[in-house]
Amino acid sequence: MFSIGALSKATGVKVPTIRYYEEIGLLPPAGRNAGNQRRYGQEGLEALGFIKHARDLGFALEDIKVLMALDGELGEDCAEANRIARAQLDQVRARIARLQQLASELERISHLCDGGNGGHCKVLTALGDHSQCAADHGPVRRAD
Amino acid sequence: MFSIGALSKATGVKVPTIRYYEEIGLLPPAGRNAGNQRRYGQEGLEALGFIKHARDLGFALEDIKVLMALDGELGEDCAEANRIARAQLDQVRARIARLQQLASELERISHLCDGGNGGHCKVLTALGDHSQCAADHGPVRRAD
DNA sequence: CTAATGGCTCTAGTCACTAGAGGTTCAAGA
DNA sequence: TCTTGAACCTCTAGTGACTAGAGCCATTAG
Repeated sequence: MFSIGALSKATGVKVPTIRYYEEIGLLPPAGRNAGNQRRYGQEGLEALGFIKHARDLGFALEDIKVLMALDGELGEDCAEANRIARAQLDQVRARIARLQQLASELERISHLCDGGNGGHCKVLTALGDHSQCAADHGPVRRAD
Repeated sequence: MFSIGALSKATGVKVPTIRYYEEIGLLPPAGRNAGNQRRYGQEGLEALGFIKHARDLGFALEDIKVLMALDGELGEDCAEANRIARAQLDQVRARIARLQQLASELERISHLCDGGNGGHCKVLTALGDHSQCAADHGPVRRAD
């Protein structure tokens, strides 16, 4: 039996995040000991490990919920799991393509700096002026 | 003079987003007409264009605030703009590297599907089991 | 027995918006 | 001039996936 802290250490998922997963119904409500503290068994460890790995692979919690509801025995379920994985792969590839355009644009811009020796900062100008861009880059958001 | 809707069309930034930018102090409060509606001039158009382009390049609103406060004339300001741009480039490159590892992992996983003909779904197993991964992929989050 | 550590719930904050309610103003056609 | 419908206004709340903090209770090592 694991406490929530032990489970956290074993999986690398932070304690408040585990409670959050329970709150949103991604993990089943944990059993409690006499002092109302959560206790987990092997199946709790496995469920959280599954979530952790899927999150690391970039799956949304909603997708993970669907994946966890599949029992993996039936052909249909396997096809569904595969469909979700492929959709995720497509998204990742699209993100890579976008980010590569961004990187080259940012490289171009940051090479414009001449140390500010006279005249207006070219970096700021380039940041303000999309028409200078070599390629069309779409919007991009957020981290990792 | 532009209405907020005209400005939105001209820049591709949605109307509620423009109001949001004003609310958080990224855009100066717009002038109003007799009926209390926002009116923008050329400088409003340029400011929002700058924000839009910088957002498209993945800069955080906080970074954009800093960039907009630089006047671009002094050597120091230019160096600061360049520093922010380079930091952004580093982040983008790191994200690309991570996503490339993810993509290859997801490719491996989605090739495991045999259509579910007998046995347990290998895709689900692979998603649950990090130890099967060829490379160590860190956590990744969110879109674009 | 005591002190430190770990756990509990609850609320609120993060980022960058987005959606909706409920009301006001503008612009174009009749 | 009147009317209609689009565009505008403010305000509140919701999104995803957590994170932080307050204030309290439980467990455990010495």
